[in-house]
Amino acid sequence: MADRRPRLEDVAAAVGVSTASVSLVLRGAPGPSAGTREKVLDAATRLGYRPDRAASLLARRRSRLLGVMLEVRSSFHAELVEDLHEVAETRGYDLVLSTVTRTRDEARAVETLVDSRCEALILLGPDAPASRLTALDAQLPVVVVGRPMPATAGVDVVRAADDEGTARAVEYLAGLGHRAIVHVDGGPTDIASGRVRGYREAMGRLGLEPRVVPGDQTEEAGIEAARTLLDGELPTAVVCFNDRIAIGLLDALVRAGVDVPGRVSVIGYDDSPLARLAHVDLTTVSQNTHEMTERAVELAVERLEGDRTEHREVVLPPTLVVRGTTAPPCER
Amino acid sequence: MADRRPRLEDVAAAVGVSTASVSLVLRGAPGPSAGTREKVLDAATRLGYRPDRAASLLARRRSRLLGVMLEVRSSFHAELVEDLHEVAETRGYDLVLSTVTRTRDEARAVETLVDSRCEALILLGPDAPASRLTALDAQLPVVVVGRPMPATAGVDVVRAADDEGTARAVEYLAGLGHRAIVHVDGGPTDIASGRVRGYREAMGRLGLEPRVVPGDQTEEAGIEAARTLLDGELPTAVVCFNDRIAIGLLDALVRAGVDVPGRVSVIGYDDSPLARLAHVDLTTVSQNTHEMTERAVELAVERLEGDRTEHREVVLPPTLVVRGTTAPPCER
DNA sequence: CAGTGGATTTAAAGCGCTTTAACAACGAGT
DNA sequence: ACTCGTTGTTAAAGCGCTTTAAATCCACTG
Repeated sequence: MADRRPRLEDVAAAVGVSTASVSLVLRGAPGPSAGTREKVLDAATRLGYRPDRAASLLARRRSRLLGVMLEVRSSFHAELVEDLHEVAETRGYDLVLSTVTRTRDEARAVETLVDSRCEALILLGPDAPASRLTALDAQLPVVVVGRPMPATAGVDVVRAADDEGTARAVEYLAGLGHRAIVHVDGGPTDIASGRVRGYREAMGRLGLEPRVVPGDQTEEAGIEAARTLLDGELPTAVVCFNDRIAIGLLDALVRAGVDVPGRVSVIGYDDSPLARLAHVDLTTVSQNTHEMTERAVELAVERLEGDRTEHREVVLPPTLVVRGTTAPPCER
Repeated sequence: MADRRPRLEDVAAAVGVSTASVSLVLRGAPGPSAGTREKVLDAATRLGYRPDRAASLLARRRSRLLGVMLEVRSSFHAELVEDLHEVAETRGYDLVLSTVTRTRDEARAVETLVDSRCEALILLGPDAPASRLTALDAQLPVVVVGRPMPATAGVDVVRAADDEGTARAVEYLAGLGHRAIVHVDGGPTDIASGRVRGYREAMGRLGLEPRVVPGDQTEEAGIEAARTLLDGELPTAVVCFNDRIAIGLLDALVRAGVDVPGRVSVIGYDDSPLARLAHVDLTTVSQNTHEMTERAVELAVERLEGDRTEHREVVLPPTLVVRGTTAPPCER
């Protein structure tokens, strides 16, 4: 095992300057002359010097750390984290990841982040009651991503316009000529109710008869919904609460010999990796993760560096991603 | 925003003892009397004291931190991380997560971990050349998870016995009465070649004629394989390199009107969330992630706390998870 | 040649915690 | 009464870096 990592002092000694100069050079701070810079940089690489994060974090005024709470199992969160890294970097911030798992609850995940000197938190789909988040926000800026929050919560929020997503789906289908368009619900959550609302409103605007089939957020709900639909008059199109439902539905329809999109068109929601699978090729609604992360970081940075103090909710319009499960209705 | 986090000093002052005592109490170290303990604990909660990780990390002799490098998009890694948290905790270690993304390569991810004072690294499916890992291991204990490494690499390895996995699958199918069992390959990787080997050996032992269909690791390869198989004499069973291939294959077969498992049995590999979907219900080979994480942490801890210095490779037997895509071959 | 001002460099004071040697207090033992 | 061993407590020295005020240097000025 290595003897000991070289410290700032070792580099300083090697060059014959003070640790202050080395620190300045290494961080690219103004001050040191070109000559010193070169010598220091040279010695640093020669010795294989790497700054100690703990020490620098402790000494630094600002940590420039953003804490991200996520559910490591969620592919949606994974996507967000990828983008967050990119966006944070351009702003000069670093990320600290803390995941919620079976044995590690949100409180724990958040604590770790706060204790790690994060300056602001970005919480991906938190479950905590609004009051807890409000309290947390008194300590440091909190940005909630992907979950609607009551305006009184007083935290920043970035989320997709759920109603618009289903509305776009309905409009697109109507544009293709569909009239019998069913919605499979996602159960009693804020998000699901937003999507149902968007569906109903769009149907209303188009003068179409809405029909909502109950469901939860799983593939089984999709299978169940298929059963229900096959039992009666089959609609020509189905807009699902999410991709998982759509996948279940799709599968059940195919097994029942129903041609998709020939006989029935299906639209999912989330643009999950599942939807992109070659053989699924699901038309779906994308939440535009990249812009979400951009705005989330922006909100955090504004509160950190700017003077904004009132809280803000950013609602992004979702995008319809047309793939292979939609087509004009068949002629009868 | 909060005035300032209370420090150890504040708690000490509130109780009227030294910061040393408070530190001792808070870490449950022996020394302080029951009376002091109580008073300190009381004041700490009253003030809402939370230790500063950076400071404690800096002062502490040992960080008791394990660095985990992962690909945040990988559901397999996600599963491992969940378990790692659990296992590490029982050993008294904490995890630091660092992910590889489009814009953040392995070197970068590892650097962050090392700079964060991690005592050992657990690398999930690293791509780096063995030589780089060997070099890293000279600095701190490195455990590679899920990737075979040349014995000379000198790092600890925990991986599944890939050949055994496919062998178990073949044996199970043969036990059901299948004789025409095909394998869909995963391309030119160490892992895939292990699986092919296991398949061939098992077929040989059973006196069956092996047939390997080329492929890569995607659903499309599965679809392609289905096409190939449908073109000729359909086998009664297919063992796929992974679940994704199996899913693609499954889908193509169903669309072609082939009954699974009535006409053809299909086995995947990985026991990914995909395989567990209700409508897929794929028989597959599980890598036993829980034991993998257990052994990975164990290896790291052994080298950290024990005296082991030679390097070790732990090869775990995979388990066949029988679900709904396998059945005895149909009578002709 | 002292004086001035800008460019560099550095001493030194932390950051908030851990750790260890030393100290205090108090019965017990002789 | 005096030494010892216990038990509890704390002073003080860091951990490795950042930051700022102050020192140093040097080329010019007048």
